[in-house]
Amino acid sequence: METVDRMPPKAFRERHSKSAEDLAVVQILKKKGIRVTQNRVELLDILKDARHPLNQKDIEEQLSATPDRVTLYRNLRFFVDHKIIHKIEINGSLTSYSLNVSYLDEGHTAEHLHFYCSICHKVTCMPQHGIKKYDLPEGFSQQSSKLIVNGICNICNKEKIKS
Amino acid sequence: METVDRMPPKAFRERHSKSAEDLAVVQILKKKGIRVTQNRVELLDILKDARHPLNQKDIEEQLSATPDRVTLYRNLRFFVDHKIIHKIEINGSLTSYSLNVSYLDEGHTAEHLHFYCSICHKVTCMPQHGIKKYDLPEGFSQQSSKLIVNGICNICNKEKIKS
DNA sequence: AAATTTATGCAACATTGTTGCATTTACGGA
DNA sequence: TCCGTAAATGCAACAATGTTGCATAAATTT
Repeated sequence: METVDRMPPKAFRERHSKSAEDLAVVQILKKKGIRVTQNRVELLDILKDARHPLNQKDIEEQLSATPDRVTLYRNLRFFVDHKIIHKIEINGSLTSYSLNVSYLDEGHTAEHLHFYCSICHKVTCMPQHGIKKYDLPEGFSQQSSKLIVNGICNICNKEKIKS
Repeated sequence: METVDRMPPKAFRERHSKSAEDLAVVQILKKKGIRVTQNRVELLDILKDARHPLNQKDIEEQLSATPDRVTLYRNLRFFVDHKIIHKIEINGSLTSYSLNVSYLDEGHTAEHLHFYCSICHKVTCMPQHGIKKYDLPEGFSQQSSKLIVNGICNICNKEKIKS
């Protein structure tokens, strides 16, 4: 039997009932009637502490023990469905996820501009730019929208000036 | 040897020097110094006559003889690089292509809103809604943008009223 | 018509994501 | 605290979309 680099179930049970660190995340799950599992707590913790939306690879790198890819995808989709995180599809092969700011109450995070840096490939949420209703041609109705601005972020622009 | 449902090379050579139908498309290619091949002419003809951007499947369905998937992808990318068509990535698994309105001169088609119908899955270009420069935080610079509005198109809304 | 350059087809591979099914875990109640 | 049940996980396999290397075929140049 291999040694798994992860807490055993019993220790985990103690942890998520005692540690203050994860309390917020555990509360979100319990409040929504979602089962509290190691994978989910770890995943939400990572997203909670992230300053930028993360993609599947970013998340895997931060996990103490990588669960099956399938499980990760399933939990990401699950959280999106439960409005705890939101999904940002930048292009065909880059999908990021971010904790909803309003996860504590039931409200959805309003749609907003996402900035994608073509140098560091980081995504930045810009909620100050909400997405409006557009005046569409007769007969078209707007349900949801996506606005992605591609460019160079503040940090990468600073780097460029230096060199 | 199998019978291929496509014109043989010689007939093709005659065709693209005599037929008026494809002339415009052949002119675009020649003007840009791009080799005129059956695959390319057929592909551009399909995109030229399309009322909506088409995805790879749409295109394959309309081709008289489906070329290798690789060739299709290569030619699509090639045309995008040469600014003859533009690419619209709606989500992770739906990429469409559309002939640029301004393909006859060198100008690029300005960035514009794309509408995606969640019922019929058709994409509609809405050049009347150009994409502006956004007022981004200090240090961020905008290079390109993408605005996708998801909803129900005029035709599908009409269908809904009927039923 | 031959030489040269480019496009194509084929096989193989990469990435992202999904499905079915057996096993394990979480959690409410005895 | 243990037990039963429903849900989560891991594994294997598959699907969709797109890419790369290389040999062959076709398009242009001379």
